[in-house]
This record gives sequence, C-alpha cells and structure tokens, in this order.
Amino acid sequence: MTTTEEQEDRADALFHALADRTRRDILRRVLAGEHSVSTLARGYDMSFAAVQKHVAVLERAGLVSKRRSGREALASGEVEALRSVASMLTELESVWRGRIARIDDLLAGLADATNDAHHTIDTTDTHHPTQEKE
Amino acid sequence: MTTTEEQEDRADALFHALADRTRRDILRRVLAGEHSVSTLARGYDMSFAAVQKHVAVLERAGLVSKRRSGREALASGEVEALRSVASMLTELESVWRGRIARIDDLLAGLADATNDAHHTIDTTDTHHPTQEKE
DNA sequence: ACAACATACAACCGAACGGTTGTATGTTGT
DNA sequence: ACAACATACAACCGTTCGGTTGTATGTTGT
Repeated sequence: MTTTEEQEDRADALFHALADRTRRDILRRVLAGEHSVSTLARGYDMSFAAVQKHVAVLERAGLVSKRRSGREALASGEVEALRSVASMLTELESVWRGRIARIDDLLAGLADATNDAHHTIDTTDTHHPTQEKE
Repeated sequence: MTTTEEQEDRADALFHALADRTRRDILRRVLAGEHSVSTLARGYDMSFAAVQKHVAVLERAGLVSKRRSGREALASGEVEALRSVASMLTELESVWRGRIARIDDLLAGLADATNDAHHTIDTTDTHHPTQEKE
C-alpha cells in the first residue's frame, strides 16, 4: 500500500515539475510526439545541459519517459501522470464540495441532537497530517 | 486580452503554490471552510510567520482569498482557481490527443500527395514560445 | 486602560533551484 | 580510424525558497 508520505512526495515532484514554463513547454512538445533531447534543446535559448536537466526533472516526476535509440535519448510525455495530477485537483475540489455537505450535517445535528456522544462540530477538526500538540 | 506571458506567469504561480505539501494542506482546510491564519498556524509544527507566508503564496496565486473580520484574517479557498489549473492540464492532455490526429494527417498526406505545397511533416514544428534562431 | 491576541513585515540564514562551463563516454557517418 | 554528434554528469554561481526571530500596529475582552 502506498503511504500518504509517498503520495505527498509524488505530488511535490509533479507540481514542482509543472511549475516552470520551460518544462511545461517541453512537456507539450513531448506529449505531441517523441523528441530527442538535442532536438528539444535546439528550441530554447539556453544550454543543452540546462534543457537536459529540465527533462530529468520531468522524468523524475514521471511526466516523461525516455528510451534509447542509438546515441539519442527519445523523450515522450506520459499522459497517465498528467491525469493523476488532474485527479489530485479533483480530490481537492471534492473537499470544497464537502463544505456544503458539512453544513448539512451541522443542520441535521442541530435538528436531531439524539446522536452518540458529543460532536463538537466546530469545523476545525478534520484531516491534518501534522501534529496537534496537547 | 490576456497575453501568453501573463498566462504563463499565472501558471507558474499556481503550480508553484501547489508544489508544497504544507500549502496543499492549508488549501484543503480553507476549501473545507473559512479559517483564520492563527487557527491554521496552530495546526502545523512551524512558526506563525511561516504559515502566514504560505497563505500569502496561495493568495498571490489566487488559490485563496482573505477577508478581514476584526483582528482576524479569514482565509477561504477559491475553487475557481483550482478549476483553472485543471483546465490547464486538460489543455495539455488535448495536445497529447492531437498526437493521434497528427498521425492521421500524416497517413492522409501519404495516401493523398495531391495536397498544396510541401508539408515537411516531421512533427518538430508546432507551437514554441521561445526563439528559433537561424 | 491595558494585557493578550492576531496580523503584517523586515532581516537574516541554509538549502534548493535554474542556469553556466567543462569533461568524459558512447555512437555514427564517411 | 576518426571527427562530429548526443548524452551524462560534476562543479560552480547567483537567486529564490522555506524557514527563523524580532518588531510594529491594530483589535478585543475585562
């Protein structure tokens, strides 16, 4: 089973990889079709090594994969990784949607106070990965 | 009209804001409901100032908005911004989908060579924001 | 009035980032 | 064989990032 830590590491890598316009452009190109690193590098006003590093960042994040063909390294975009990012956003949006559901719960809780124990429905205590001291 | 530069600046800010797990967690909380900065800060093992800065980054990216209520600053998540990020990803995915369409074009071009001019369908010449020297 | 609270912001610090040049290694075409 | 090409990677450098502490300013409850 994948731990939450690993999921967050992956999210860090994915969003970080997407947070640079050169990398997003490289991703666009390799999503459209396979390109060698040199071919990609020719398209930007920076050194080959710089572009190579950008591709490496994308690769580490799983957004592109490379295959060897002779002396060339052909890169292509991984659309699945892109979809996983989209699903992260969808999950966030569902949290937002839950905001309405929670108001419903609150109203239901007020109408029907015969539930188990005390609820303390103060909206502050939901998910929270870090510590809650004392 | 919004220039491409502005769009890219915005994309940089959005992805960068999302590329930190503390910020993603803060965003989750404020998407679920309004919270003061102090309340948020209590949830993390770092100084108030640090959390305040994270909120500021999210705010600059447009992912959260703040309103004043007395001495408190109430932050809440902007789901619209989240959706705009999702649409950026969708746009990228559509580039990928275009890959197939382009192969179709290639095959059509081979089958029917009576098209206008020379095509040079080498897949290298599509969008590219930077310069193409010589 | 005033102490406690909530925020804002500047200054600082080490680590990571985005770029550079240089060097080494393997591939290809002639 | 060998020059040109494609890649990989290390070392370095200025800037940004994520955190800290300190200080100033406004609000609130008693």
